Amino acid sequence: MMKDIDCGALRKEHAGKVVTLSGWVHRRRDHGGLIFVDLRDRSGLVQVVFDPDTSKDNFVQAEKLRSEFCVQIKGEVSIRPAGLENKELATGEIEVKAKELNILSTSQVLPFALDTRTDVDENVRLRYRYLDLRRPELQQNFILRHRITKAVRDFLDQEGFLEVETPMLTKSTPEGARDYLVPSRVNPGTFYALPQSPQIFKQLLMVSGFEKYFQIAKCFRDEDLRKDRQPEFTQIDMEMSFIDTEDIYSLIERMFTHIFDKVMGIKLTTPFPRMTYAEGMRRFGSDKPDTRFGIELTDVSDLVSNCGFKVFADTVAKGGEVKGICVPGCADYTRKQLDDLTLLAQELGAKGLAYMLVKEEVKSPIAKFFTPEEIKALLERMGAKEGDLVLFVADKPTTVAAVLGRLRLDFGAELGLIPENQLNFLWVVDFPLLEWSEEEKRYVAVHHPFTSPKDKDFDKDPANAVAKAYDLVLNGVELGGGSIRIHDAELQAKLFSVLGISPEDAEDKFGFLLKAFKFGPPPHGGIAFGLDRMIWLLAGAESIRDVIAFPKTQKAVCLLTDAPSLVSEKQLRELHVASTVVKE
RNA sequence: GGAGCCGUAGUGCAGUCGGCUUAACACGCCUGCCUGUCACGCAGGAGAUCGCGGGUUCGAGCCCCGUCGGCUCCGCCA
Repeated sequence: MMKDIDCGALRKEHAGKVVTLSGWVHRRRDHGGLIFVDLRDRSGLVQVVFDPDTSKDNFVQAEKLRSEFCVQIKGEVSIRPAGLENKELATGEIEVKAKELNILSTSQVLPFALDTRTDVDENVRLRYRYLDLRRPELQQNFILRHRITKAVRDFLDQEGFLEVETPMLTKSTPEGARDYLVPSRVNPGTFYALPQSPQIFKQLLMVSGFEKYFQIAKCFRDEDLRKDRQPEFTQIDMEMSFIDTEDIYSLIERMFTHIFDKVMGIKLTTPFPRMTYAEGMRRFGSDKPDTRFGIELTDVSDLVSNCGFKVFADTVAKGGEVKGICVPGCADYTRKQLDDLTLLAQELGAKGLAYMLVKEEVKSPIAKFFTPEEIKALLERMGAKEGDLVLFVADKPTTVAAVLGRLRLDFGAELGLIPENQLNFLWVVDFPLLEWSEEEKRYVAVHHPFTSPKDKDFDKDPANAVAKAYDLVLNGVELGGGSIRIHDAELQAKLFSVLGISPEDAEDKFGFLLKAFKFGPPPHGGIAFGLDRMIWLLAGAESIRDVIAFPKTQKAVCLLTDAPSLVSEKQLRELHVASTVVKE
């Protein structure tokens, strides 16, 4: 090794020792007659002093040092003179008096500074990702990621889980996200798909009798990106036989207890609270409610069903609902602010947004449509007091939830109502099995088409069928979800039929799974967690890109390598693929 | 597929009202000075096709149209 100790590990106890360090020149302070260098390696920083009295040759060499030169330094650890300690630095009580300097490699001037003082354009950061990743705060994210992944492996190993790899080149499946496709050279005209998740394989492993499976699995979905979504991402994927929902809840609660204890020394309280999907939508307008603060949705449909305000009354008459949120202390909102809120509501699908500014009197464009008694009843129901702002949306339940759920989150953040250091885990349970797709004019699976209904006779009332599906939510972020699967070929066939998948299609797409289920499949179920999202949340990172070493932009481009890129005609010919894009 | 915001030295930004000159400032960089700094200091210097293309105008970093890229959001993401 070209170093015998890490920079960040040096302490008073090492005083007098001669050590060899290797790292990068983090900063250089040249006083002419004395040069200070902050030497950085993964462990941290230590101050190195070059003094011509110690070695004239070294000193001359040290004058050449620049930012990010990679160097090896041999020197004596010494206690800093009194009054010259640096409390900001873990190694601030000591410094290293350089005896030998070996410049391992030089560096061009960096395209951007590695400090945190300035937010460098992400474009530039991603193009020079290897430099970006030198920044200690980014490295911390990856150290956290490593430790969490290790804690997961240790825990699941101890619980008797087997880590099994499943194929990356697999079969395209209908339902779900768009697939990334890989053309087959050997089989002209056919394509593999990269897995959206190892779903079917892990179920097959249950048929194989593995009983407890897990995998830290790469997954791929060709959908548009968000700040918490990348085209390729990692899941902690698991599946178990001979279990039901309670077994999953308990296992996962123990797993998170283990992770938080081992990695962060935080003791979690279990069991985690549970909430049905229906309740989440009703109270928070979300299937992943952030329960750390209030501003819950309140239904006032019954109070306005006969009121003079046609928009409200008609909505209720047509089977819609009128709900509101009470925003504390915002009665002084300006016309502009209210207009912006209305605009946001409209972008989310609402026709409008009604408001009441609760001052000595209620100021509202719709006040004139209500009797004083009705207004009093509304405010009372909303729990509004003087100084509050009350917002109403009248629409179909999904729109009301979308708009008020979003406004609630925005206000929570803007008004600082969200306690930063609170960890609110929440099981969201009893998801609907199916939802009607207007686009496809058929039912589609809310979770996936292998999810077990709670009731075998779900087909009698598909719209209201409840699934044995669950999500784990932390502070309003969906960490992961899963379900108990169907292990009965007949029940599976029935679900396919309700989904409008013909027996022929089912045979073509999932025939192998249906066949496998004819050979004594065990009852089974599982869950998968988005590892990147988990680290993102726990690291408090700005974007999910900050916990992925080489992430892609919103257009799914890797700015470092310039992927995706054109390939040669020869490659395309070999793959029996022709591009339909017309060249310039 | 749609909406919004952004794009000016290596980096972060000012310039927003079309005409203040040589496009300002800070950090970084280069040169010189400096033996106790730690975001070292001091003096000087270099560095900008104002993302790209077109248009309006006597005149465009600034206005208009298009385009490319980045970010955020909606749709999408079983």
